[in-house]
Amino acid sequence: MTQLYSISDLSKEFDITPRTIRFYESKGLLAPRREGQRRIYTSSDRVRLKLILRGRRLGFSLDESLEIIELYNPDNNNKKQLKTYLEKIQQKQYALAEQLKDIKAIQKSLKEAEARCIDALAN
Amino acid sequence: MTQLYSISDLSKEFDITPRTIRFYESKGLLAPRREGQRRIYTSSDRVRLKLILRGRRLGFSLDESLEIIELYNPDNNNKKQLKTYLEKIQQKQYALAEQLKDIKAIQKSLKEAEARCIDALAN
DNA sequence: GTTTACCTTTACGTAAACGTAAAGCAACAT
DNA sequence: ATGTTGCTTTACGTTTACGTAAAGGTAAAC
Repeated sequence: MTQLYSISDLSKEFDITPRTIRFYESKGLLAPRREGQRRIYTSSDRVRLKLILRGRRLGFSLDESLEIIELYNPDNNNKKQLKTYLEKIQQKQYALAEQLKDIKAIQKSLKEAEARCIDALAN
Repeated sequence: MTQLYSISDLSKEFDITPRTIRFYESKGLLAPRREGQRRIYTSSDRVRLKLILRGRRLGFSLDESLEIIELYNPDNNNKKQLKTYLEKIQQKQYALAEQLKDIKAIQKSLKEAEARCIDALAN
């Protein structure tokens, strides 16, 4: 009894157009089943879409998002590949740490600007 | 004795092309002095460029970056404007907090994937 | 004095991420 | 049977953020 979704279900839930979802499919980021012509999305597809949109919010390209998503499920069989995966994972972790620094720097500047604003308003 | 920079100074320092810097100028993000034809950048221009690139790393559009940069120096004279600025600053702070959540979520997933990788490699 | 280096403008080209219009199938509602 | 709703494909259009030639100015270097 796993949940299934139509394209408009998902487009409404995530406030994107069906076009966007189809575009992601055309780029290999999604691969829903078909029932006749219609696309049928599983809850696993839905999670994938969620992850893609999270990447989008962070300024990742679709390729980057795809790469990251694929890092979540390493193929535990191939030891050689596993090492490569591990390196990629750690590279991404480093990049994310940098991004975190950037955000915190902006937050700091905004806090200072906020304080100056409040101060000027109180005089 | 304040530092001055040529366009190639800055392009080398930040590893971007002169074209990129000129493009930012054409979009109103930079406004260097001229010495004849040549562009002369002050250290304040340099900081602005740094901020633009930080925004770029975070997936901000140039318009967004410009908006944020302008939030750093509120005009303390106009009380009415100050209130608007304050609201904008707080909106950005909220958005950044959300972005931070996104990053931490990815970090968590990557940590788990990393652990599974290490585990599989150790068996 | 002309190469060389560095800068300039103008302008067309391009990749990514969709938007949008056209034309049509398929099922259900009237 | 026919409109409405919701989906489909195809394909050209658009915005953002630059890339990339083309053609030339200027000034130091040889």
